[in-house]
This record gives sequence, C-alpha cells and structure tokens, in this order.
Amino acid sequence: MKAARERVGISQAELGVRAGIDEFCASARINQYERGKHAPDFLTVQNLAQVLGVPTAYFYAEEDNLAELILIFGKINPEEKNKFLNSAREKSKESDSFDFRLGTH
Amino acid sequence: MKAARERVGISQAELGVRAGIDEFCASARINQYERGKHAPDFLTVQNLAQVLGVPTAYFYAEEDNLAELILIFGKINPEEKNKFLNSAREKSKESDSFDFRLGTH
DNA sequence: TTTAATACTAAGCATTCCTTAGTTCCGCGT
DNA sequence: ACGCGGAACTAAGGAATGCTTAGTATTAAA
Repeated sequence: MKAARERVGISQAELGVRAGIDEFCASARINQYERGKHAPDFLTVQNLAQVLGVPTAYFYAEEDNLAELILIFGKINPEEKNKFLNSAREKSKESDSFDFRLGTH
Repeated sequence: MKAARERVGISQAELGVRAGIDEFCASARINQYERGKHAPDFLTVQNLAQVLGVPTAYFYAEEDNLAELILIFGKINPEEKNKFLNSAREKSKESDSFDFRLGTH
C-alpha cells in the first residue's frame, strides 16, 4: 500500500481523508495499516483502492506475479479486458496442469 | 466462497476444520462467513483459500472478469505464468488508457 | 416418520480496531 | 546549530467486531 500511495504522491493523512476517514484520525489509521499494526475492514480497503487507482484485490495478492497482473488489468480499458480474458481462457485449456476440483471428471 | 466450497464438495464444518479452525466452532464460523454475517481475518482467508485451491485475492475481486482471471492464473503452471504476464505487459503498453500515476512523465 | 448430517442463529465473551492525544522524525530556511 | 512545519509514528482506552458456545432449523435418506 505504501508503494501505491507514493506513486500517487500524497501523505498518509491525505490518503485517509480522501478515502472518507475523519480528518483527526486519518493519519493514525493509515499509519497503522501501512505498518501492519491493524488491518482495515473491507469497505475501507475498497475506498483506499479507489483513491490509489488500483483494484481492491491488488492488496490481497500474495504472489508478486499475480499482483502485477491485477494492476495491469485495472489499467486497461473495458474492451481490452474482454480480449485479454478470452486469451486467458485459451491458455487455461492448453495448460497440462492437473485439475484438482472434484466432480469434473 | 460458497461456490468454491461446493466445487471441492465439502461441508461448511469440514472446510473450517481443514483450514485449522477448532472443530467445535468451525461450522458456525464458516456459516457466518458465507452469509456475510462476519468477516474473517486475513490469515483465516489464506487458509481457506489454500483448502479451496484458489488464490487468496480471488475472494476480494469485485469485478467478475477479474475474479475469473485470478482463478485461471491460479491454475496454470509457473512456467505459463511468466509467458502470460509478459503478454499482459505488452498489452498494457499498447493500451491507450491514460496513466494516472504521478512522476512517470 | 425417525435419524443423521448439514446449515444456520442468538448472545455473551474475547479480541481487534478506532479515536485521541500526543511524541518523534525529517527537511528546510535562517 | 536552531527553530519551524509537515509528515510519520505510537500508546492506551473506548468502541466495535468477531469467536465461541449451545442450541434450533433444515434437508435427505432409510
């Protein structure tokens, strides 16, 4: 989150205020989030994501690869998204990775 | 989450137990999560995601398009992921969507 | 209809977060 | 070096939320 905030170029306090947090505690809360002292609820994460211009899921991606993919997907326009998703569907068919799900064979 | 659990074919209680939740309250907790009564913390979500065989970020995707993409990305093998990500990088260059980030021009 | 498994819920306890009220850190101008 | 202002950061209590318990519905099969 810190990286995303610095890309936008705003302070911790400003990020909080823009996300709709009370101005008197915005600074403290964002700091607690960035340092991992506390975890924001989902609504707050959604608001933060909007301010920072990234999809909400970006904050929960464990693999760096996936995080980057989510970021890219959030930037391209809706028309491109469909093309993109279609080629993804193709690749998942081609893939020889085993399908772990039950009830599909 | 309900959909993912049903694909695996296990009960709410079993999902909880496999995710490391105490057997006497696993049922109640998973039910509260599925019905939106309460929200699990991130560690719990990670454990649930592992049991259900999906990337953690999947549970936080707001757009259906993105959710599907995350799901596919979670199924393909590591080698494919890199190829996939590279073509994604290409597309983000081609895209005429405006770049909102500061300090990049 | 009885049974067993699964789904679901209320309520108090436990834990975590939010708010307040500060302190510390850092860069800049003098 | 010193003071100033903005940004980062923190402790602690009050407020909110989740977790556990114990139990009630629901469903499907015998």
